Amino acid sequence: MTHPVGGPAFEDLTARARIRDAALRLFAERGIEGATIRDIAKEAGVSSGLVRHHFGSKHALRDACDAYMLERLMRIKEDAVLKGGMADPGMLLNLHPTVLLGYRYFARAMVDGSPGAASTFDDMVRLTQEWLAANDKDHVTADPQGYAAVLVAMQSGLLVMHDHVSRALGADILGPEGNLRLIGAIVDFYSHALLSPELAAQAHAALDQLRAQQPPTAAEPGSAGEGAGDDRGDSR
Amino acid sequence: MTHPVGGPAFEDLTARARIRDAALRLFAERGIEGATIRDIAKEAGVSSGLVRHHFGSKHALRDACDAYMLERLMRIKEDAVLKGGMADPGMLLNLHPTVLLGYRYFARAMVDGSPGAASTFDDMVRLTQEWLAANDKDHVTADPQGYAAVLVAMQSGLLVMHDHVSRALGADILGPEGNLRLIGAIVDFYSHALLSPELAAQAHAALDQLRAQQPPTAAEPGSAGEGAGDDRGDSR
DNA sequence: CGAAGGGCTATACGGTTATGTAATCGACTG
DNA sequence: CAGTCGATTACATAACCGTATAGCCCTTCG
Repeated sequence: MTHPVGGPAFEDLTARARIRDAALRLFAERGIEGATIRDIAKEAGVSSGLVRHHFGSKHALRDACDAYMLERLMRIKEDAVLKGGMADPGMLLNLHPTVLLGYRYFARAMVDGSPGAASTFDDMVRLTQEWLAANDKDHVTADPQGYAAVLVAMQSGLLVMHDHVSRALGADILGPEGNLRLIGAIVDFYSHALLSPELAAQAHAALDQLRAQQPPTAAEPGSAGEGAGDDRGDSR
Repeated sequence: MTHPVGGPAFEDLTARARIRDAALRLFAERGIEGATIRDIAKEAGVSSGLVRHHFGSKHALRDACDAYMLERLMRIKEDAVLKGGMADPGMLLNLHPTVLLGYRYFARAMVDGSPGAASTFDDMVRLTQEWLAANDKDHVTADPQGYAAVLVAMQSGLLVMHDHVSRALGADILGPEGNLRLIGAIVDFYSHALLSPELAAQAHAALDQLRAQQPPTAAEPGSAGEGAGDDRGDSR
């Protein structure tokens, strides 16, 4: 049993809240398949039957976690999202345990089939489109929806990859030192274009050509003589 | 049992290859916890004992999948990575089933504790740093490692979020129509800076100040009077 | 021919899982 | 006081899991 998610002391929480918090932690760490009801119950200091009593089923527990964490994060994030869209690098600079757990939880939930994570993604794409509509004076894109989806996916994806990034930087990006460094790198990344306008124009022209043709053929590169030895004669 | 990953017909593959291919598909779709040996065996048209015979254990099977798919993708991608680093948007434009499955597989593996995926990430960060060293004439960053980690994480993270992006765009981004559209959006994204130099300078100044101070305090925003009602009096 | 080895199946084993259920306890109300 | 309700535990159930194993069949080689 570990420390609570900010707020009241562990002993002061209802069993229901302790279960939910334990679930948030373990779902974030192991995903919904890897986290078991028994482990969640143990971490909450209750029996597994009580998990069932309060939440009914594992998926319902996950849905309750989605809803709870969404509501908490929305309260914190609402202003930032409405004001800056997803482009605001400062929005990551919040190291409160609840927020950090929320990041971890939703990062994992994004790939675990969570309905709450999916709807969060869709909401953020929509909000980013709205932000673009209000702010895109330079006409950076002819496809605001696609652009918004890419922006949201990359920003979310960065969090999903947090373990790897932390390893690469040698510090937890969801901790003080690593987070400052991460934000510095994000600022550099967002403040420079990676492609010149000329290359971009060429790429768009090529894409337009491809659209006018058949879709790219599915020939496997280097497929001549490849694979047969690997897939047929492979012996143990 | 579905079609093979390009190459020979299903019946022409050894059982070992069929098992490996089935594992790649199911691991990509469900993760290592969600995909069972029995389902993999069934999809490969063999008994579960044969999976054990050929691969020993589930984790060894996953390691074999890592190694196989890495080798296959490296062969395809080696030139592209060495030439353009991770900045080349055209590198996604490859719709061969093996490559697409590799994207799906590694996207999932990135969050499933796969050693192969982790080392792939680290390799790509290193390669991107080398590319920066050779190409960064504009001095876009004082922290090449951080920048490279962010760039790789965002690009990889975009793939990890492929289900969500596909839903937002209304087409599979790992299919012909969605992929073209995705690349168009990526081109737009990479060809424009999202932050002005002024804002970036301000952000860096603020980050330097924060580094000189204590790390950000962990006060919860809006914590006054919050949480007690939720966590104590919550009744079912 | 027999022996060896590889491919393969069917089944067993021990453990774990989510879900279901009966019983107990304490607090509250009429 | 008895009854009700909510919180909680302990245990049961059916299904599933990864791993282990014995045995059969076929091919190759000496």
